[in-house]
Amino acid sequence: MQLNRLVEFYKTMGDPTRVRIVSLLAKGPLHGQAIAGKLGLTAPTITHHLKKLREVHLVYERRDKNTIYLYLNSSLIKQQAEVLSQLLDKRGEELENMVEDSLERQKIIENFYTKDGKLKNIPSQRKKKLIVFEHMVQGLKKGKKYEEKEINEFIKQFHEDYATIRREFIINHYMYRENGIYELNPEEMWAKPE
Amino acid sequence: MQLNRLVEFYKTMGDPTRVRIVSLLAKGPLHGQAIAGKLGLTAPTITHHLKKLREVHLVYERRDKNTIYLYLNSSLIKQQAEVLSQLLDKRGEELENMVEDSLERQKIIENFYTKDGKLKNIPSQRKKKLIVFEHMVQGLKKGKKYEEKEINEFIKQFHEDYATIRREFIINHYMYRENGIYELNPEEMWAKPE
DNA sequence: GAATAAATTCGATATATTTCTAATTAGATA
DNA sequence: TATCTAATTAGAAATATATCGAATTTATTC
Repeated sequence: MQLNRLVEFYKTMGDPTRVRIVSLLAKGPLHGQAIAGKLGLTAPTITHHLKKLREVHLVYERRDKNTIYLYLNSSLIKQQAEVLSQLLDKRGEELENMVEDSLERQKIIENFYTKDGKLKNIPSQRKKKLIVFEHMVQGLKKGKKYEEKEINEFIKQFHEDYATIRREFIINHYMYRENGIYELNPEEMWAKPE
Repeated sequence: MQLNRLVEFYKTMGDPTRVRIVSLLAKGPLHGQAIAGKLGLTAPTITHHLKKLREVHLVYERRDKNTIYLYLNSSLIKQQAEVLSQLLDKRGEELENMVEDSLERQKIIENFYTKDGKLKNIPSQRKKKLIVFEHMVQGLKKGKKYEEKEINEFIKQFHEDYATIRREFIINHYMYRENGIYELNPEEMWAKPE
């Protein structure tokens, strides 16, 4: 478990509109317009909140014709409840470690990326390398299918050696390739630093 | 359980600095300066965060000479974990009710207070009355001892009939009086609407 | 490929939040 | 009472967030 995940989860739940959305979805899937209607808000506002809810995996979606149905990921809530309840065991050592990990991670990212987001060089140390790639891969969209050319372009934003990095994306299971089409893997499959 | 409580708890935990403070306090009590030192932040910043942590009762304090030691209220964390884990039982009915309560509450407060925060009149319905008082009492400080005159002044900001309201404060256990000195009760003691 | 329906992005605005420095307050003690 | 220390408040700057209307994109269907 990473600190950021924890903090982002709480930040996401720390908004009344989003809790209302969760509350609606707890009764069953709905599409954006329906949510907007029930809450008396506009579609863009709902999109904004859904984006955050998706980012922390509190909701997922399934498309049917033109309509995207949102589903609540209730198991994540249960899981977070578990994390919270165990957070302070062993006098908060767990939490302390999470904080330290997070600071280390942040430092690595600051070291290897320039202020305008370029990758200075590819770390040789596995752990650092993975952290750096994880960071880069944030910019890709889940579920979207990419042409190889698109991936190259994407990587070139960060570093000229797109071929090496593209290969690393596959090796470390950030993405998979089929018939020359690339797609992001679910995070559970990614190689983990330590 | 109130929705606001829940949302405020998450909003509070949804900040890395505050999680770091919690993490420090999990290992034992500390005073403000020590926290500031360990986190590399200034005292006012710590005050700011402690204020929020106190608001949701995540920390409490004990004074020793000039130094205020902060303690983590770990049982609140356990309790919130429990709430979270049960939130979606019965298909989210619980959550739905919390949302509805909260909206009702909000409406009552909007109805009985003017935009600049004056109380239009004292509701006769018990439930509404208590909600209105709870709202007013937010402005008082926990642990602070008030002269009767101070309480009167405080209430007069909202409504001219300070005598009635002051009496209600006592009747409904928002405050207690000893030798003409008033002090806020812990929230657990307050009369509850419904 | 044109038309449709839903969702998203863009840009603007209003409000909140985090953090700081400087000034002030609160409480303890000499 | 004067003085010390720790904590808080006030005020400012930088950043983030929630919300909207208008414009655009996406996927479906005819």
